[in-house]
Amino acid sequence: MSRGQSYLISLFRNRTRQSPNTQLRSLTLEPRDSESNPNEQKCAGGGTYTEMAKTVSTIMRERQRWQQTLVSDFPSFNFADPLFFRELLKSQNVLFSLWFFRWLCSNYDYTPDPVSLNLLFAALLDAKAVKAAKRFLDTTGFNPEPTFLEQYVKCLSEDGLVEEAVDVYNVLKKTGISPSVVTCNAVLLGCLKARKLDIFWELHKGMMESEVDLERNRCLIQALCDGGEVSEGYELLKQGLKQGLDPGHDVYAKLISGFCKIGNYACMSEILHTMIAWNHLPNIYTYHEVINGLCKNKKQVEAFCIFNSLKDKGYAPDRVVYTTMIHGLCEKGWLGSARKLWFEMIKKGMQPNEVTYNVMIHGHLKRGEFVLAGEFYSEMLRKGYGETTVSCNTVITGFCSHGKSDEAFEFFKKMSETGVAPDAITYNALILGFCKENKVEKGMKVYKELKALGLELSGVTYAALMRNLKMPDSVVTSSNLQIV
DNA sequence: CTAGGGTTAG
Repeated sequence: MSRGQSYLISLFRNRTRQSPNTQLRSLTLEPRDSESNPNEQKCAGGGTYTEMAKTVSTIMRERQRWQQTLVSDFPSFNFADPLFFRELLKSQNVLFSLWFFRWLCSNYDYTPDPVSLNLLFAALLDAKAVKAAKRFLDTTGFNPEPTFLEQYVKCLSEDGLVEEAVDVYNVLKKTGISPSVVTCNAVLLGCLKARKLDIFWELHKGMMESEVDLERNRCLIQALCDGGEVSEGYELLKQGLKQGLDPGHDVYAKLISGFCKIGNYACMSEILHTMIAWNHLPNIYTYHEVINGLCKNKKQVEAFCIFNSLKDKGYAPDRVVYTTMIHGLCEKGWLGSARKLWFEMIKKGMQPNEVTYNVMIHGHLKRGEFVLAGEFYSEMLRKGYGETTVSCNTVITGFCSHGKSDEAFEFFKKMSETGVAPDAITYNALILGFCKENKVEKGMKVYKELKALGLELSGVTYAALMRNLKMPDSVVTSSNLQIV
């Protein structure tokens, strides 16, 4: 159980015994029916409650020792009058009223009446002062009206205090009150934002009887996406759309992003079209995700089509989108198109950064274009982008994949001079590179360094190293070197 | 506060 437990237990215990408060009902539910409008009622001092409330709030704002002022200026006024407190609540910031309330509690033989308690609590919630509302409940120990508890659940959820929200929600249910759709959806949304999917589905189980409205539909789809059940989410989207429930841009975007991750191009594209049909233009982030997803699934042609169409549609692909597209083209070995984009982005005023440079260097090294790669590398340094583990790994793997493990090793040695830290990728690449050239001893030397640093061999490198060691003319054997 | 996205091994 979480915090606030004692309050909740007492709430649960007392709720059924409490008789409905008719006075409160008249104040909160039918204020206009009231024959005696408190605004016009005369209070003991002669003025109206409204005037008195204005006076008091001014004193509270302007006088440091307002308590003394009130007592001496209005010796006969009953500050504990609930009707006065109600007016005071309207006339100033709720936190001032809370201060006033605390003063009442500490200076008078004052037992707060349920009306004032409920109204103050509700005002705190209206002001989104959830923490203060929570403290208020804990210190007064009173049992708010269900309406306000529901509002409390909503505020707690919106404030990320999901556990508390769920506790109060469950108390409401146990006392026989079925929270409104709005409250239910608010808790569900709170769970989503707090990434508490287990609680989400637990709650949802208890809400199954209620109708799925737009907000519920949105929550469910997002929960399914977050839990990796994108296809199920898509089904819900389609069902909802049939009933005219359009979940809005972000939910489509989330589904697209989910399908990108699992490489389902068909669904991703369907949703892209659907959202446009429903008048939600995907933003550049969504398009970027689509382009990236397509490239990762080797659909560079489709990705490039979308990339090019973006410009016609008035989108401005930024540096990240360019970098992704350039990377996709490089992966296919289409260096010409990649370089065209490189210059295009510069022409548009976007400077390639260390990632863009790295993508380009990698692309060229992959094709064995060492000279061009070197030019990009030195230009990168000239532009002030320092060498990183990633950029060094790119060069090392580039050399190694073209039978230049000795050059890779020379480059590797320079890393310690420049202070760039090697990582598991660095070592694995070098070892694999040496293995491919049957340079077992060099491979073993690097292997020992990897081990000494507490890094691990990857499966592929391990296999390659073992193969090398078992070769008939190998000068070392696995038995005396304890690999694994 | 009004999100988030891109690079390195095999």
